[in-house]
Amino acid sequence: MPELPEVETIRRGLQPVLSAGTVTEVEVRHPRMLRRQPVASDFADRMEGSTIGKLGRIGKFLLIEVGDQGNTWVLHMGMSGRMEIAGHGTPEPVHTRVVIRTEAGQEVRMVDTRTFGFVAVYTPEELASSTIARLGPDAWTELPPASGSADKMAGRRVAIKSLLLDQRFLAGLGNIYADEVLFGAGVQGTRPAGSLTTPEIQAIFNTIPKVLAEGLRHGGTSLDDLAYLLPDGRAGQHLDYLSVYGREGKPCRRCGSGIVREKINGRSSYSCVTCQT
DNA sequence: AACGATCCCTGTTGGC
DNA sequence: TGCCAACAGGGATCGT
Repeated sequence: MPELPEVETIRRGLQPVLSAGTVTEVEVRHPRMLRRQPVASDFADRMEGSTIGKLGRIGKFLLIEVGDQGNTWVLHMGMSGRMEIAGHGTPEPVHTRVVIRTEAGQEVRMVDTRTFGFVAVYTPEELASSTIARLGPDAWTELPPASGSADKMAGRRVAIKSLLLDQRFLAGLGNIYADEVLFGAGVQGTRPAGSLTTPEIQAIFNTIPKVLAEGLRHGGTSLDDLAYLLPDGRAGQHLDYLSVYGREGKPCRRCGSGIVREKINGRSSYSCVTCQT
């Protein structure tokens, strides 16, 4: 499921194809993909004929400048979304939901089996009133110091893992990388956020950039179902390097004891009960 | 305000 | 073998 390293990998892959290009035609094959567009028909109107500017990202949201009205093309991959770059008219994967054609003869396809992803073009006003405006700092480019975050954690009873997944607290971590961060920091995800010591909070914030950098270095994590692929069709290689996620019963890479799986607020969570306290 | 539960979706998996 | 419930989960929304 695309998290920060996967979305950043997608951003980097799309950049050379989209940046400075002009959109000639868009096709939306599944209306659910436009459920966040204030007026669904506005999507094509705002995209077609527009020139693409910079490709940005906050957390798991791709934010792309489009047109000369200050509009933002928003893409979210949900849990099964991916982007594919191809030539016009080449065979499409099943579950192709949105197609963006450019003047240069390339097209970008959003493929999303479960349709948890979405696309939209927001005006500056719509963006300002959207959830994107309420996202926390980006975990990769705007990671705050541990001290300030410790203040926000004081008194909180929520499980630290749930807080790490809260995009208003910190934008970009998902279920895989939250587990990896907690393992790296030696903290159990079930711990109430307010119970963490200063060194534990420091360890978490020291670990976040390391975990994200490794994920990025490997082009992200493609699970066995290959729901996520790079825009050029390759699989991300980070699965082989995960410490805990998806490794139930396998030996901890650090101490050898079995990785345990449990639910935290409905999310599958993996940890080493020896290395994490 | 904080926090947990529920829902959306479909391909895969496991149990009987 | 065949069927079907359970499962996967990011984010919106609702209830407590």
